[in-house]
Amino acid sequence: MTEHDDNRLVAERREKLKQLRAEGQPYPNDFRRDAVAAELHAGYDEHSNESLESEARVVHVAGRMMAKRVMGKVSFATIQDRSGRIQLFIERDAVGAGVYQAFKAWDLGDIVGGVGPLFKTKTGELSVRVSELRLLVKSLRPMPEKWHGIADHELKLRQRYVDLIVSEESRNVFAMRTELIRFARLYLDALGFTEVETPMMHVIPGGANARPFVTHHNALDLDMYLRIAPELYLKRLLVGGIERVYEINRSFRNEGLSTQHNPEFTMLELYQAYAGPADVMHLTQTLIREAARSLLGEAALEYQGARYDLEQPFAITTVEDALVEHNDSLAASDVRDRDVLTALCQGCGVDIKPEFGVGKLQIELFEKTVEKTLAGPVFVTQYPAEVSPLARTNDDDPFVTDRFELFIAGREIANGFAELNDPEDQAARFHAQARAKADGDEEAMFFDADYIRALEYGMPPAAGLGIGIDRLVMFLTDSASIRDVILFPHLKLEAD
RNA sequence: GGGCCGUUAGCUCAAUCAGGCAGAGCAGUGGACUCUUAAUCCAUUGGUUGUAGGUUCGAUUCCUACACGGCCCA
Repeated sequence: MTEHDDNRLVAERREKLKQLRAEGQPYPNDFRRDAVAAELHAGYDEHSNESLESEARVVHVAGRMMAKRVMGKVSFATIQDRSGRIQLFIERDAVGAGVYQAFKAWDLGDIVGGVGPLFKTKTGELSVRVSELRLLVKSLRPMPEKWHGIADHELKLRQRYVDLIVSEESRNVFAMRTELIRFARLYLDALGFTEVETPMMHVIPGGANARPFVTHHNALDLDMYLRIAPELYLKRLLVGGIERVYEINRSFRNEGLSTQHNPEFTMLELYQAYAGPADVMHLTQTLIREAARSLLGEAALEYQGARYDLEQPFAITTVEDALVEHNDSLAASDVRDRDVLTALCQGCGVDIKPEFGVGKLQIELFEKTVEKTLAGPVFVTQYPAEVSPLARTNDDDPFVTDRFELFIAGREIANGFAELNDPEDQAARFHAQARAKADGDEEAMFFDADYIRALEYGMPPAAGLGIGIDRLVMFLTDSASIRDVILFPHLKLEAD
């Protein structure tokens, strides 16, 4: 992208702009709109021309000119505002020959304002019979092809502003995204949860196993990390007495780009005191079901050609049951057998490191053989303690934690567990993580002494949940790529 | 990281198989037109065929490398 990549079409428009400058202010800001398209259609589409004429409502409308049909002495223009489209009817004799002549030179993409009474054309379309017509913004770049729009997926992502102008479908996806987040807030607020904002810049990144982005604070001469999760701060707030707390905001993970991963992504994390994993699973299920009902009208939808029913209770299984079910050669009695698991992992091409315990081997095998097949929605429970350093261990089986993940369409949508609130156990888990980090595991956690101190004051028993908002939006909007649900996804740098 | 596919006018796409003057629609420009809506009709402009090399008398086309995107695999 260079500063001057003008083509001939842009040059022509620049020439028009130059002319406009010579005649006056080409970017005025004194036109005031008093109606938008959708509101006018809602209010008057059913009215007859006679009743429109007797009411003679004069409206001031403005928007981007998306279509223009010029005839000798009368023209039509369709403008698009934030709510939709409305047609302008422009007569030479009403606006004056000078304005009419000027209008003929305006381009698709220009932003115009029109004033006049509502009426219906011969074909019955609600329109504005323009008596005053003004160019409000000269657009210098041509619009995409009006019928096909933008087909180039890369262009849609890099120039989202153009995509949003021409693609109603894309506008809908982002409207749904906003709706989902609004719904989640309403839902949680009604349950007595408090929304908070915790730091995005961490001195000790924690709450997940991931590589962080590093940045630097000049005045403190201190390296800081963009947060990989808000978890440890939210749980400090449980200690502080905010017994139901949540945050919806960005986390950052220094990973590759893919259709499933954006380096910054939006998570909903919540923590509820005196709740167990079953409570949070129930909340997860209900929230997703109600969100679908609210956004789509029903708790059922099609995603990438497959049908999903969110009305029925979500299925539940365990990591080990799923492993046995999806690996014919794995007997239930061998599901914690290191040698058997090692052999199976090797068969799947897992890069096995000597420090891997049985739990880590199970999860590697799970990711290779189970995850993609889980159409779901299905909760997978009983994750190994080895890979769940912040989750409370199960009282009957200390090998596993009271943790669950929700899978839909082969993807992890949510992750939750009973929170580990035993400060000495947590300190021991942190030490194990720190050792793994020292041994070269870049995704392992740091020891967070302040977090341990907080736990030592006493954190109420609690369960927590994280929902990947981007992935949930993908599911609800039938989007194949995370990039389709993020306004400005990160891409490799545009080649010059 | 590996494999496959794609990249041609501002946009949407042909032409590539079998190397031989790079085309159309929309948009633009000029003209006609007082109810159009993918307006219509007449005329017309617009190209470093992603980048860099190679083969060839001649490359959008064949070969190599690279860039970006997509799909699949790890």
